[in-house]
Amino acid sequence: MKHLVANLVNDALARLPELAEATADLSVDSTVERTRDASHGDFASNIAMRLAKPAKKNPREIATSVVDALGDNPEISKVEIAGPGFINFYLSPSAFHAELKSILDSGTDYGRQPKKESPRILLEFISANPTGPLHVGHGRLAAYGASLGNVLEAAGFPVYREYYVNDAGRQMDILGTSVWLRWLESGGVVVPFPKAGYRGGYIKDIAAEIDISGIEMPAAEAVLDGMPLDGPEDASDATQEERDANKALRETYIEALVKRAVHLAGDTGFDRIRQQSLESILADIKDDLAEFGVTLDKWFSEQSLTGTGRIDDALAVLEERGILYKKDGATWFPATKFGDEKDRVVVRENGVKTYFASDIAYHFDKRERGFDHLIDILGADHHGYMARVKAGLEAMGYQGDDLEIELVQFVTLYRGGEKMQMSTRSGEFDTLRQLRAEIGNDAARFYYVMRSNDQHLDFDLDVATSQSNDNPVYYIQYAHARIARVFQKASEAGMSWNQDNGRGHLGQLTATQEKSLISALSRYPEIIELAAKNRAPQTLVHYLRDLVSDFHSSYSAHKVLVDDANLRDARLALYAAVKIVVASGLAILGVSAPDEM
RNA sequence: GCGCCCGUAGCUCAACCGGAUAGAGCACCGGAUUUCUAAUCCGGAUGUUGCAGGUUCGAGUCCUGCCGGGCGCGCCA
Repeated sequence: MKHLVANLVNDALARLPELAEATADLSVDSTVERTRDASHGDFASNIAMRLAKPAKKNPREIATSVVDALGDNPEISKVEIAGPGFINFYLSPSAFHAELKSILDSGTDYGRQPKKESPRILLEFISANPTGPLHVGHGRLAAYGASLGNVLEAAGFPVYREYYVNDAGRQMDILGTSVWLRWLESGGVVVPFPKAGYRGGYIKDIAAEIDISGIEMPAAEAVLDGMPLDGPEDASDATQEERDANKALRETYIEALVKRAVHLAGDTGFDRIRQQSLESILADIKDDLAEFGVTLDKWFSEQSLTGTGRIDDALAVLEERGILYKKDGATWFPATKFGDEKDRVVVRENGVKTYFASDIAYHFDKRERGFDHLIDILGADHHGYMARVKAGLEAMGYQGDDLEIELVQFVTLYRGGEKMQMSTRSGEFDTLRQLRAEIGNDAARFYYVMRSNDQHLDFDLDVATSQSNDNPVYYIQYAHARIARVFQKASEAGMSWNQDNGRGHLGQLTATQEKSLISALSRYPEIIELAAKNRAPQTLVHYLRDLVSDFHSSYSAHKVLVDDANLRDARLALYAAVKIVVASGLAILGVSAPDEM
């Protein structure tokens, strides 16, 4: 409906050549907005104020000429000039009724924009390292990414969802070693477990389930012979130097253990342990996400980049262009030339390529696959990567702006008023799976995206569980269930909805609550557009709450199943439309719309 | 120290490229059910939008400085 008004303003401007120059670089659409206050009409345009300076005219004068040029339109019942120069539009009831019919005609396609061919969007999200189950922080990335993907799709963009599986490199060796050690332990071979290893209980489960046949169980002495000591935990009052030193010791110990594991289990044996561990964890992650209603189009394996030499190819391209340079035995990428703070190593002195090298190759690969716009959803701690990955894209011949990074702030879990610690390696984290079991998928999906992604999220489990009836997600779902019930009741009472009759009597929906509700419904397409533009699914959350609040008010004030069939069918038409929009909005958020509660 | 994000009612948060009187929920108080689900509705209070300047017809929103919180600043991933 907003576009309807914007188009009228546009047409009016076309009839005013004296304003043409001033209007040149102004999007008329952006001047039209819903009013906050009903006394300002349904829509307002601030175009007269915006044009005042470039046209060198008084805003109210401009407003007057625009209004005169509008002419008569059946959709508009009244136009007023108010305040410093706002043009207020009052839409006719028939305009709202047409919108209502459009909802009934389109069903859950209502509000969806026509499909666009471009830009093709590649949405990468979660991409949690496959070294353990997803924790509650990943849950936020998953919920935000999934909802954002749905919102973008609803806004017409082609969206491809991808999870980057970091299944190559050192951490996989540490994972394999951790599992190997737990397997030894189960065979009575006890070795001090490395502090830098993965210590979660799931490691033992994996050790118990994987196929270990043909791999020899060594004696403890064989494992420990010549091993350095593990570094101690940091004391709470440790200085930075002590922390660095401890960490170096822990790293040395785990490195040595990895080498020993490879040696004792054999190259192929260790490889089998590592791959099985990876597969086990990945299967768990996939299952977890599927249950959470999060689907991906592709699980992009880092091994597929290293295995096919695509990282080398990318580096070769940079080499050819003379971009890379050598220093201290390492190969550097001059990120500072592309706006980053410092230059970055791509190949270490020991010949091992860095994570950044695969990042360059991966993002290059995304563009090469034909995606025009890349969106990465990352945890807030990754903000340091923005500049360098954009730099990498530019060096590979694309635009830094092809990549958009949406940062998601941290989640803090509270239980019993206590902040909970979350760390994968220490094994004390709370998993997404546990959270879902406690509060349910719907509440979890909803809570995760209720707040702006750039706000910290405090997740209070006590509130989410013990007071779950006050949960806004139920408030919205309840509206859907109530409507479903009304339709059921109608048919039970022999008052089945006659849709055609309802459509013919929408003029009887004259109550204040009903008019507000119709107006709220008509906002839905604008909300989709806005949420997509701002990458802000929470816009939809707030909208649904408002919409449903109008519904509950109307429902309480006016009985639906009245004897007057015309009024009854009209009200049923209104509620059918509400049901459609609520179901559609909840589907975008990944929340179910139950018919019964 | 440098960089990024955040700061709005007692609490948790909204506020559409800057727009009219900054809005919701929770909590608190009072009321509503012989009537389609009371997981509901109706009524009631709350603001120096962290502070100080600046730009503008107009600033929670943009700019500068400061204060407070989070995160990052590796030849880790």
